[in-house]
Amino acid sequence: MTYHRTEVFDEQFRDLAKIARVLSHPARLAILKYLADVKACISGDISNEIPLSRTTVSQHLQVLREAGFIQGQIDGVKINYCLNPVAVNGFKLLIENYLNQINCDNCCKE
Amino acid sequence: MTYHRTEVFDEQFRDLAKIARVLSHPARLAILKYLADVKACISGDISNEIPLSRTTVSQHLQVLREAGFIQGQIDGVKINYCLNPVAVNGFKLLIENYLNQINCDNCCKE
DNA sequence: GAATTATGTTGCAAACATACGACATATTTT
DNA sequence: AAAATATGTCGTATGTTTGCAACATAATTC
Repeated sequence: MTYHRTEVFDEQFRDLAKIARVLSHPARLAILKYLADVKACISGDISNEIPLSRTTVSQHLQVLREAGFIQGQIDGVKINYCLNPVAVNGFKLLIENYLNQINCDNCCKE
Repeated sequence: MTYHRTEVFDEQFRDLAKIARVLSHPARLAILKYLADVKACISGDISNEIPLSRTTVSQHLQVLREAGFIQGQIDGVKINYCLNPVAVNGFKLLIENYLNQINCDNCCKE
């Protein structure tokens, strides 16, 4: 009996599931929205915008960073975080491509 | 110290996080795709299409059902599952609305 | 009405996610 | 070089998800 057997699924579904997992916490959605709103790439006192401890925010940033959603540039003691435009646009395409396949206008008409 | 404090976030982020959570497993993405492909609403031997045990598939169906993605109509012993067009289209709008806000073409140009 | 078929539910073990205090590191200021 | 500032990592407690066998339920067939 093995657990979490994601390897048995198509790559399309595995990749998209990973993206969805990253987006499945309100804190991470809020962080992405915040970074998109402040045009300038501002430092990690994102913690002040998010009602969680700095440690927890830092961990959410790590998840976003490892998935490629954001990038951080060191500037002295500070780190300027910002969205990764290329990655984000790629993810958006993947998501939209999948959602276009989930078209159910011709199904289940009662 | 409390855990999983999702209540501190905006409703937009909480709702979208829930949808993303449902979509964060390849089995559920595969099930939705399968239901979208077979135009006719076919019964729950979706298990044969998914390389997991019937029990596990049944639980993934439950997650999709409780979230509103799919609906099942009893037909004798069988249950005809199909996408819920209204709910799915609503979810798609929520997702697209959020993604449109995550626009980073003017940020982080090095 | 007993056997078969289709399906959901329960209980459990393993894995993973979440939250945060305490500690570590590295830069800047005094 | 000590203090202050910005940040990451570790350890730990708790909660959630995943996968499946075993059991339960309900309709159909024999």
